[in-house]
Amino acid sequence: MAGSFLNTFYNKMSLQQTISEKVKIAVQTLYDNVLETVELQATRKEFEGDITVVIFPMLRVVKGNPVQIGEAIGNYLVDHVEEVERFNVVKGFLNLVIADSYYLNFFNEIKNYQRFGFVDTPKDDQAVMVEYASPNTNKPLHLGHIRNILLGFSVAEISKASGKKVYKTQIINDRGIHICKSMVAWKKFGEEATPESTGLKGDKLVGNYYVKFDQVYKEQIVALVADGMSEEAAKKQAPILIEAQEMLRKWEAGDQNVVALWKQMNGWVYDGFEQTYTALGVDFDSYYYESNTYLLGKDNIEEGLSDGVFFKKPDGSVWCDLTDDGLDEKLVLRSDGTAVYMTQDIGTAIQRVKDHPDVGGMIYTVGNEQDYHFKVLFLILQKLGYSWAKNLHHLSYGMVDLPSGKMKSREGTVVDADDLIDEMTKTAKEISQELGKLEGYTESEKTAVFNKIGLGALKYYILKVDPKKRILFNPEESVDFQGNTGPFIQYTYARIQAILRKANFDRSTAIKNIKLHQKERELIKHLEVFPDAIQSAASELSPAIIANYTYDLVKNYNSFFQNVSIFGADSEEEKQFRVQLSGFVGNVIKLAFGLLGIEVPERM
RNA sequence: GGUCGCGUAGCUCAGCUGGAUAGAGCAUCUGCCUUCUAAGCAGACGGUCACAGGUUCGAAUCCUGUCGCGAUCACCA
Repeated sequence: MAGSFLNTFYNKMSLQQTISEKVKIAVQTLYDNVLETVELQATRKEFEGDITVVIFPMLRVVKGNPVQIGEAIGNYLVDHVEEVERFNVVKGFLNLVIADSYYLNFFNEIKNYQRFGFVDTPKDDQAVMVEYASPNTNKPLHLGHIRNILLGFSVAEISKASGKKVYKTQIINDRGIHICKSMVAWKKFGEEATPESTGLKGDKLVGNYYVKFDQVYKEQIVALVADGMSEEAAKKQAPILIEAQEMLRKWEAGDQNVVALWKQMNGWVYDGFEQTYTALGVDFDSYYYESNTYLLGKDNIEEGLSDGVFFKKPDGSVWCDLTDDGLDEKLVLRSDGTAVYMTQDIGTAIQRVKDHPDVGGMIYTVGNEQDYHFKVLFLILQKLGYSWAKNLHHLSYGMVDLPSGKMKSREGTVVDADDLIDEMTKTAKEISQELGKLEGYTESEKTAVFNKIGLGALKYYILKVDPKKRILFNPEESVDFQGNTGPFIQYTYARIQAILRKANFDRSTAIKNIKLHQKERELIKHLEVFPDAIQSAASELSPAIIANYTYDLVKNYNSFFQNVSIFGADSEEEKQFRVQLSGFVGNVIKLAFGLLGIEVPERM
């Protein structure tokens, strides 16, 4: 199935290849010169034609007037390539008009593929592991996490569609001073509060005590300074901080009470996170916990040391010399023999491949403030000689900023993930009810639609921008429902479904003998490149490519929809064809949005 | 200061390995709901592609420098 699809796909591609070859032959026979490459591009819409041959680059080899050369090659192509119907030459551009029959045949082939553009049988047996989300367990998820989660999930789906086996994973930062702070505050001020007793989501509950800790900590600092202590000393000696540090020591020593509390509170957080993941429609194949991995890596450092990858300084600390690669020396083990962040990441990467022997590469979804860290990590893993180390990618993304600047949890300026999702759904509901197109739906069906639209707006808004760019998020007005938005695209899908419901006839017959409307040709041309969009999104780790592709497709379709009558077509065949084309566009919208993790409603 | 990223319309963003007159949406204005869902369509207005050089038939795109914004440069994670 997938194999036959690929053949179809590449047969399609061969029209461009055929033209390239024939242009070379034309130059050979007409001018007795050898052309290395032929530059083709899509014809701009203000000119007649479908494929354009750029003549300028040939002038290096062929002397003469570009227009005359274009005319000559054009005539040759009309005579020698069946699909080329006619041509025109504008300056150095040879515009070729491709026959309707080519587009009709192409459409008749692709419409049979439910998963058009997807490579369902992996191209190789190497899997790729995609890490995303990776939260701390001391506070709820916020807008920054949402960008991370949506990007990671989407890139995982895109990789799958491009023909890779994918494992989705995350590393949960469940240990360290931050969670101890929440634990201390809960013990002192929590009065045995639980998610059940308070009705709060577990992550919210724990997050509240993290905030509480910080409040008390600050108060204590102020008090100490008032007593004459320097601020610097006060920050280190505030009693509540000492308590948290003491708790961390106990945790590391395996103190039963502390570990029990830690497990309980982390359990609450995981339940809360899970609810948010479900709401966002994302999932994971495996989970790594830092409490299990934070001691990994030391053995690998030892090995690297004996292999000469690392070196030891007189004080006993271990380093990696990356100066030959234009970077600095990097510490991989402290002088007291304990691990640093890098140690752990080296160990975890190696552990993951042990756990999943088919993994041949990894994608880390982490903010761009860690660009340097990952550059170093990947380089070290390569030096350690792991075959998969050359296939490591940092899916680096820009921060999400608010009009007021950076999100700061301490100042309460974070945009909470759950609140945001609720807000989006609420807005979708308001707009929907105003338009009143969901009559006949039950309340729960309506709620499901509002959810799809609200989330669609949010997800599309975040995914449509290039990952590496910063996003400025204005909670009041950022996420729109008109224009280049998720709901706009969902709306087009819903309208297409209405057409399909109305056209309850057999739509499988091949249409061969109609004249194509210009809008129809444009649509088919656009559909042609969907498989390319998937491949390019996969190789560039950019869901934005899929989002922008889909938007263009929908713009094209809407223009068609508004200007070409579907049921009022001149002939039965045309009507059939237009319904089929609409249906296929709907199918591609659904597939593309699936790659972004966005659902499409049947009605809205 | 070193390194990395970004800078395109009033705002938010596209623009593929260099190609024709730089494209969308929002906002503002003009038309189009008795006909397949108007969350739509058609159109108007809006640009020194940060700036200056360079490469060439041709640069928003590639190179160098300058400026602006952000990140990073811990025996923190």
